[in-house]
This record gives sequence, C-alpha cells and structure tokens, in this order.
Amino acid sequence: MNPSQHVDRLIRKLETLAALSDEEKQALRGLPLTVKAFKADQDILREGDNPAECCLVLEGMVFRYLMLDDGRRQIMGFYIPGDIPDLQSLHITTMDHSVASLVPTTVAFIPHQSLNELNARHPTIANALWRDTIVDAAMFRLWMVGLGQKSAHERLAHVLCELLVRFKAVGLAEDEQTCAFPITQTELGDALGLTTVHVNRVIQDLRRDGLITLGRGSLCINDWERLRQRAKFNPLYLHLDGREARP
Amino acid sequence: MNPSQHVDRLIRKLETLAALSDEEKQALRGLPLTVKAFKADQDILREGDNPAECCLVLEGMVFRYLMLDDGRRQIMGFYIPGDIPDLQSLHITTMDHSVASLVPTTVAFIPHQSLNELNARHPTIANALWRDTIVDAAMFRLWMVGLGQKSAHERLAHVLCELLVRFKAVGLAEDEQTCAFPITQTELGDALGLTTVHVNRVIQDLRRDGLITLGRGSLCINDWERLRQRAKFNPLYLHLDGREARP
DNA sequence: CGGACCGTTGAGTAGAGTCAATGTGGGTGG
DNA sequence: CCACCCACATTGACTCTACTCAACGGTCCG
Repeated sequence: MNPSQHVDRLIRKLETLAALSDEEKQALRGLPLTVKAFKADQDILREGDNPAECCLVLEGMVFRYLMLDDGRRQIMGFYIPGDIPDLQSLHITTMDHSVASLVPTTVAFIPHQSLNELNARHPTIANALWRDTIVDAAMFRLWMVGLGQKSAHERLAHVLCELLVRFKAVGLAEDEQTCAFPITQTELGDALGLTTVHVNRVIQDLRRDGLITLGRGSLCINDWERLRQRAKFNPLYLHLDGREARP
Repeated sequence: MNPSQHVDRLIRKLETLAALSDEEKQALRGLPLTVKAFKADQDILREGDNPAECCLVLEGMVFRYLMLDDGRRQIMGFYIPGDIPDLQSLHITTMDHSVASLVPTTVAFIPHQSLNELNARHPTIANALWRDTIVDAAMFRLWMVGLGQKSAHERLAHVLCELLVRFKAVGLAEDEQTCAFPITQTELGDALGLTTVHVNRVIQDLRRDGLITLGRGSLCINDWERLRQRAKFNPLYLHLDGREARP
C-alpha cells in the first residue's frame, strides 16, 4: 500500500458520510499521516490515555474494549480499514476505553491539531466527521438492543450480518457473501456478552442450518435472507444512505 | 418557568461542555424556541421520523427506546432538563429510534436551520454540541458494558448512581443524596435488560441492605459509597469535568 | 516434538425468566 | 364520600437459557 492509497482509504470512508468537493479532497491529501504497524493483540490506545492524534485504520482490523477490574471484558465494536475508532478523542481528551489490534494491522495517526485546522477551514469535512461519531453512537445503541433484548442466536447472527455489510460498504468484501473474519470465539463472546462455550454452540447451530461457513479467518453467509431474519438485522442504523447495504 | 429560563437551561448544560463567552451566550438567547407540553408516556419523536428541529428538555424527563417487532423494548437512556436527546438528528436525518416522555414534560423545539447557522458562526458552540453527542456515545458504551458483563445487581445500582450524579450536575437534585425518579420498574427492566419481576427483587435487596430509599417518584441513596462499589460506578464516562477540550 | 492457542464436547448448575396471583395507592365518576 | 378501577408493585412456584468446570482435539509454529 503506497502513501497516496492511505488517504484514499479515508476519503472513501468520508464519502459514505458526505459528498466531498475536489478542494476538500485536496485538503485531506495534505494531512500529515504517521503510519505505524502493530502486531496482533496489541493495544493501540489504552483507557486513561490522552492522545494528541486520531488513528485511521489502513489495513487489518481493530476493536474497542473496556476491561473491568475482575477481568471481565466488553468489546464495544470492531473497526475495519477506513474507520477512525478514536475520533471522539478530538473532543474528550481522556480515553474511557481501549483500542487494540485483532490481527496485524497498520494505522495512520493524524494529529488533532491538523484535524481541528481542517475542520475550521472546511465545514463539510467537520460535519462529515461529526456525522461519523454520530453513526458510531447509532451502532452502540443497536448493540445495546442486542445485549439487552436479544437471544444469543440473534446477537451472533446480527454481528455477522453487520460485518459483511460494512466490509461491502467500503469495497473490502471478498465477494457478495464473503469477508474477512479474524475474530476468535472468545472475542465474539466478549462482544456479545456470552461465554466462549456458548458462542461455539450457537455457531454450530448456524452452520448446521446451512446459514454460514465460518473459519480460518473468513466468513461466508450462505443464506443471507434467513440469517437476516434470524438476526432481525436492519441496516438502517448504519446510515449508509443510499449505498445499498444488501448482499 | 418563563421564556428566559428556557434558554438558561440550555446554556447551563452547554457550560458543562465548554466555556462560553458572553457573545456566545447572547447568540444562544437569540435561538427561536417553540415550547410544547407533553403528557406522560407520549412519543415526542418516532422511529422513521425526519425531524427538522431538535428538542431540548425543559421540565420533566424523557427516554429513548427502540421497539422490536415482537414487542420487546430496549430503553437506551434517560434524559433530564437541559439534555437534547435528538441532537444527532442534525446529522442523520432519519430517526432510528423513538423518544418519549416518562412524566408530563415540556420541551423546546429548535429548528435545525437555526442550529446550523449558529454552528457556522460560533465554532465553540458547534464543538460543544459535537462534544455532547460524543458524551452521549460514551454513555451508550458504558450501558453496553453493563448489559454485556454485569449482573442484575450491578446494573441496577449503576443506573441509580448515574441518575443522581447527572441531576446534581445540572443543579436539579433535591439534595446531596436525593433526586426525582419517575421510572417504573417495568421501564427499568426494559432499560437494564431484565424482567419487571427480577427488577423488583433486586430493588428489594438494595433496600434491605439499607443502600437506597426508592418510591413515590423519588430516589434517595442512603449509602453512596457502598452503592457505588456494588455498581462499580466510575463517573469518568460522563465527562462532567467540562472544558476538557478547547481546540 | 512440544507447547500455545483455539475450537469442541459433556455434565451439572444458577441467575434470570415465565406464569400467575395478590397487594396497594391514587384517581375518578356516580 | 365512597366504590371501583387501573397501573404499578410484590410474591411464589417452576422453567430454561446460558454459565461453570473440566477435559479433549486440532493446527500452527518455533
């Protein structure tokens, strides 16, 4: 991946949030990016940090999580290339959770100062970024609905639907029904509020019913419509606006 | 409550998010507010709506919720005077959830256009509002942690701690340990992912242990420190320290 | 070849749900 | 003013989803 592709990833993501003029794209290309590689399972940001930059995912995959004192861990979201998982640090200085890599990952750090200057000069970009934090919040709300109201089967099906749709939205799905899935069953459990054992049993049910093929870092949804029904998945909350979200 | 107090409620809230100059406060006072009263249990906004204005809570209390097809309901947050529960509608046009009154409530509607003009002219206010949506997201994340990882006892204790702290932050607590609590056990259940029956049993445990007095629309936390420990409550996520970030 | 990590399986348990009935206080209409 | 109603709170008995504990299997990799 060469440097100009780095910012293209960001532009492509922002274009899912707002239409950008050539001038605005040019301004984005002027952002100073510091690229850094992480191995799998490394913290990129930790609870309590006061970062002076935001991190844009270029390759790989990251997740946000909060660890409780007694070792319980809640994973709050998975992030794919083009996402800026700590955009909120622009406005709340202290991280109230951590961000870590799921697999070997490269990220680009963008100084808060550069982003603030960009926002001051280009309100469209500022609004697109604001919109991104708002869509983030919409995803949290929907995960809350899952954790509070849905069964283990519905929750698991939902996260599978969500990831395929999001990969497709940024053009990174392998094909119409297949995408990367480097998430272990333990991590899935921490995301869904379930134990590893139970996640395993539910996955086997989905496999047995012919809905998915899951393994070796890859997810294939063999029967989108039935999985969608089982998950009660409705992509409205992703606010992908017009960009069709149906595999 | 007279008209000038309406906007004061908003100013007081925004001052928990950023320091405001006199000029900025003056600009806020120029906002056109349309005040409207709602009875208890009325929808103020519904999933699917495309509102052209934001609603500021003046008196009473509201909550956000999402209803699933089969009648299950997840409540996503409770909002008190000074809060703008649908601020995100400025940037995502279609409501992906509903907002309703818990008790008789008055709200002020502020046209999106006025807010956008204000934001264009006063970056500090725009950033304060952005920050508000980000703090909102932080609250969703913490609720997620509760729903995913915590026991019924921890969750219930947590929501009680949160509400008292938030009432105190905007000066609306009755005293140091008492605030309004017009939430039924059914509603608490829908917020915490529990049944009414179980909520009731947990409340009784907390009462039996002398931690709270709860009833008749009022909550008194008799032993803050023990309740806080039981909830593992840490108010960091509310980001009430204000003015953290001034780009 | 051995360890580490992840996935899989089985047996027993418990936290929370379900169903159903009863208690209680505030509001309302006759 | 009283009787009734209704929403909310409370209680008990029973059930079930998901958890716990524990062991075993597969695969990658040094």
